[in-house]
Amino acid sequence: MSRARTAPRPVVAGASAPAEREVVEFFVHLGKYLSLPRSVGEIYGLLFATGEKLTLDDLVARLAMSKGSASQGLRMLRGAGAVRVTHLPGDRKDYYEAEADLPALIRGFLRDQLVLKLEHADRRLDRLRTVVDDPGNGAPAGLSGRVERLQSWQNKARRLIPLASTFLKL
Amino acid sequence: MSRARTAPRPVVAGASAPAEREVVEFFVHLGKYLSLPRSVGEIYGLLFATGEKLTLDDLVARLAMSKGSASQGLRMLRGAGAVRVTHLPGDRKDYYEAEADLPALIRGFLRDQLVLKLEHADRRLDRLRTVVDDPGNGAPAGLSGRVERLQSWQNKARRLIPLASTFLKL
DNA sequence: CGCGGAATTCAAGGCGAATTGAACTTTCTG
DNA sequence: CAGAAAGTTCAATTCGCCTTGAATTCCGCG
Repeated sequence: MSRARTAPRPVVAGASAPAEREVVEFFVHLGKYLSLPRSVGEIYGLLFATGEKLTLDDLVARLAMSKGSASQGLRMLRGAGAVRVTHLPGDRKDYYEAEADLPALIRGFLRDQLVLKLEHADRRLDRLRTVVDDPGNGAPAGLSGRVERLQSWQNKARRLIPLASTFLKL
Repeated sequence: MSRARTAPRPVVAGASAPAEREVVEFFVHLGKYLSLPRSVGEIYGLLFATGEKLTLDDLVARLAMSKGSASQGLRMLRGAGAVRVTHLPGDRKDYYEAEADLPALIRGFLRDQLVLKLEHADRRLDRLRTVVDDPGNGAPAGLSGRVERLQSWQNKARRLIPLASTFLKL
């Protein structure tokens, strides 16, 4: 019982409005497809749902997660440009709000994740060709050709990226 | 030490030619990006590397994995069209070979996985709108509009799929 | 039918990634 | 400069997915 306050202090994650909870879950699922940890989806979801600037402690309270998770999740979101930090005049808390320009967010993600992975795949493919083309490694007949085709498809995929970027920009 | 046999019975995964092992590892990594279990990458990798028709028991022996894993991995690969089953005349074992037409494979993956996920996302978004637009659910002001934008972006993403398909087809 | 080899199923266990929470660092304030 | 408030770090724990292997089902054949 104790004190009467304006907001009914949510004890459990999303004990707030159903709409809020729903949005949070939506982003959790979306994040799962990108293999992001649940906490990250929750944080972004809550920021997106409320549209307000919230502090780390707000997130901890309203999502019922640990400070550690919130801190790490926010770092990831900052890194991805999905979230903006602001400050209030006489207050040293960090205030976070969702970056509302989703296309920019998606482009950032594509750039950072996909291109990075393609570069990595490049190196692996080169290495693979070296090993396969070395006669001492017992590559079955025809394998060399198949690996080459692999490479040509990978190049096609790479050419697709900028195309996708511009398309999503609109 | 028992019996002398033609092939030196690999005790450990990929105890065969280095080239083979390398190809297997390559597909394991590739699979990781698509968050497929390691076993799936291994199976497809070995089939791709050898270019032969192999039975479940071959896979179990040469990759040192359990029958259960092999069975489930093969099911997944069959479902994705990444692998073809054939039969030999007087033999009731299933013989598997890698689907060599990678573009088809990629298209299949896009169709099965991505479209499926988009449909799922569709349903989720519809649900989300319903909840958010219900006045009883305490949606903050402006949320409805943000959710709408979410939907428009999702539509753009969907329009990107066929484009990607044709592009990869060449 | 019933036998036997081939494949699938699924409960239990293993393993790696995510989360927690307490210790720590930093920075402001009186 | 002491104290507190904000945030970060990281070792220990938890949790969920993947694998295992034994039991079960499936199927063709005598």
